Amino acid sequence: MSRSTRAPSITDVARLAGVSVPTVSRVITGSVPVSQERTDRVLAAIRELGYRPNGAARALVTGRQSVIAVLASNTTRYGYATTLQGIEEAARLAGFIVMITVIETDEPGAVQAAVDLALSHPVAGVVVLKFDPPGAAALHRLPEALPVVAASGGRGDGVPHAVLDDTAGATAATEYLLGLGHRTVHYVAVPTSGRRAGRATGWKRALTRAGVDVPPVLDAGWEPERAYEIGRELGGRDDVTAVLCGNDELAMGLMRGLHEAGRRVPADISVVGFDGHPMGRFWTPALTTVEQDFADLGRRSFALLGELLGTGHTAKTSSSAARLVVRESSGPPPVAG
Amino acid sequence: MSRSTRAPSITDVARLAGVSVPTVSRVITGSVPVSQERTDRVLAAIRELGYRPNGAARALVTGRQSVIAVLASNTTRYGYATTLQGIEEAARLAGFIVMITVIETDEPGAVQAAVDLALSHPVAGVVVLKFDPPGAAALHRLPEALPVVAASGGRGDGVPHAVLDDTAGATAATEYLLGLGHRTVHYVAVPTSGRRAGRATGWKRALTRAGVDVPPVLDAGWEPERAYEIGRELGGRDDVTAVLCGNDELAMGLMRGLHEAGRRVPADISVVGFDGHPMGRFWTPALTTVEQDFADLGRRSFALLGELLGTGHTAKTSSSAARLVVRESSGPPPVAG
DNA sequence: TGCGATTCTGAAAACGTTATCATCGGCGGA
DNA sequence: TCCGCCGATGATAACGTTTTCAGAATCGCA
Repeated sequence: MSRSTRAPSITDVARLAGVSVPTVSRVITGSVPVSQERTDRVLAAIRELGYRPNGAARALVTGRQSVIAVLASNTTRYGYATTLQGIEEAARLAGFIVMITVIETDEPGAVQAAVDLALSHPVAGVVVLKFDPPGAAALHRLPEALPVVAASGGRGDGVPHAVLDDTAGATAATEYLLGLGHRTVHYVAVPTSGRRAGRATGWKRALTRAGVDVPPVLDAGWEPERAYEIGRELGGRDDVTAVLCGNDELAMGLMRGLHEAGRRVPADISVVGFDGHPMGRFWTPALTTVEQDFADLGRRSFALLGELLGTGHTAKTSSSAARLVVRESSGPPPVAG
Repeated sequence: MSRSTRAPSITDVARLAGVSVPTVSRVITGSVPVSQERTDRVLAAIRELGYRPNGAARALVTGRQSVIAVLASNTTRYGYATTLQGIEEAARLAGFIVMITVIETDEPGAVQAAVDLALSHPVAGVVVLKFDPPGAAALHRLPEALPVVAASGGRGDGVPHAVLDDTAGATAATEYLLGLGHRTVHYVAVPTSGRRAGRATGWKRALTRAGVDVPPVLDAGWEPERAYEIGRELGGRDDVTAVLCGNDELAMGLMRGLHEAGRRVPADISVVGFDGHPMGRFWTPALTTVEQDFADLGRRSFALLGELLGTGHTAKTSSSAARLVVRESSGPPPVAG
């Protein structure tokens, strides 16, 4: 049982069981029937040796890969983590395994390095989380020949996309706030993957439709800290009574900033988040938000990829709607101007 | 450029560049110097063909694997996701890639299936997130010969562990609350990986040291929803003035429950969480918590594994302390009994 | 100028598995 | 009884790399 001996190979099993190498292979894969007697001997030998097939060798000869790479700029933020979870679940059920590589920035060298690292391993296909610039950059550096799908809030490019229709969700949320009597709605933005910024687009559309001026977008990046600062700043102004946030974490930071600036939510200012973070309902005030099913997005992404791998082509997109969930953080504007 | 043609191999590159196969290999790996002229031709051919080395073949011949498997029961909860992030980061920097497999329950069949799926691929080693029963179960089903390390809140078994010393953290938090004047501290528990329940142990220790009776543990599983119910229930009792929670999400749920039961935090009841969830400081009231560096736990786990892979042995454990962060959710008990 | 050392190169072997093909035995039908 | 077929089996050939190993060319030095 010394650590230095190499792992047992199929040859060792065959020798111990007194059969040929292909027979062992047949027992393992079940591709061709093998007599009961030999099957038993082979299984016993496998157990005795603790044999485990060498995946590299198997992958080499079959040419079939069963790992898919996921490229993402982050794995901990709610939307990212949950999408990843959905992908992993669907992949595992289909007998695939997911490899995860994070792409920290959209700086070309870093993107290329991450892509190279991921693709230095034999993968059947790739899912890229195209929520932001690093994701979009990665998408452009993937070789043509590779089966690729993107999971994102927006669509575009040539690859199949699984999308979340956040545009309609943002429109609904904005219209909801306007309907409450707010004169306008401000928007605190998350990063986007390019020209297509679904949430901002939906928000603008609702304002434009209502004939309301579109206030400048407040950029917060991904950092709740930054949203907190924006909240403190907004708290000092009396022209803002409703704020839509690019995600729920930002909404949290914003609400804290407003709180510290002495403004009450929703009495003074309404806040609506985005994503449907599971903690949102426990916050005080409970967060009104636009719920999105990220786990489903992940599952659909994998489904698209699976179809691509199987048939060589697939639907261009798969879309699902977001849904406004009204809780406590939103309400009519204060009566006094 | 038809989709059906197989990917270019090193042979195609060699032919196009007019050199031998090993020379191409040498250019790629840089193992042995190759003349400038041939190097250029090879690189040009690689670019033209879009050649990418076949990882399976490479792994087969070198015997060196560069993927590590991570086994976890969840990838979205704060501690899990952040540990995973740390592992991925450290692995990527070392040229490794991580494969993630989730083990949904500790039911033997499911555990075995997940382990088999993960190990059906060539991996250099395994990191298991042993925060809970599924993790502990997976650890026991891994073959002896495989390099394995566990990342967990507690240590034990034969494999190297990277641990977070939550016992001391729980003791500190409990002592802090007692020091504030609370007669006792209640504990809302998360699941544990076995006999060793660091947080509960630390909490009990502090109570015992102070000569205080240990109230029954309130089990909440992982669900904030359950903690919310416990909060509503606790809100109806006047003998509880301080509650320590197994994690921050539970603390959130609990606070909401207390809020709905008409109790104020911290005026009526103090709440202390665990983990240092990044949102905690934005909650109202901002959450007092025991901060743990999960990303570092992940990095240390990989460091242990890397050492194990390199030298064949490694330190038994690597530990890091938790740190109490006092914010707004805790304070002295109400003056009236 | 000759000879050993050094540098680069290609032929061939090896890695562990599955796929292909031929062989062998037994069985049913004529 | 013989022929053809089918099912089980093993020998052999892939798969795409890297690693020997040996040969050729160049270089340095006496």
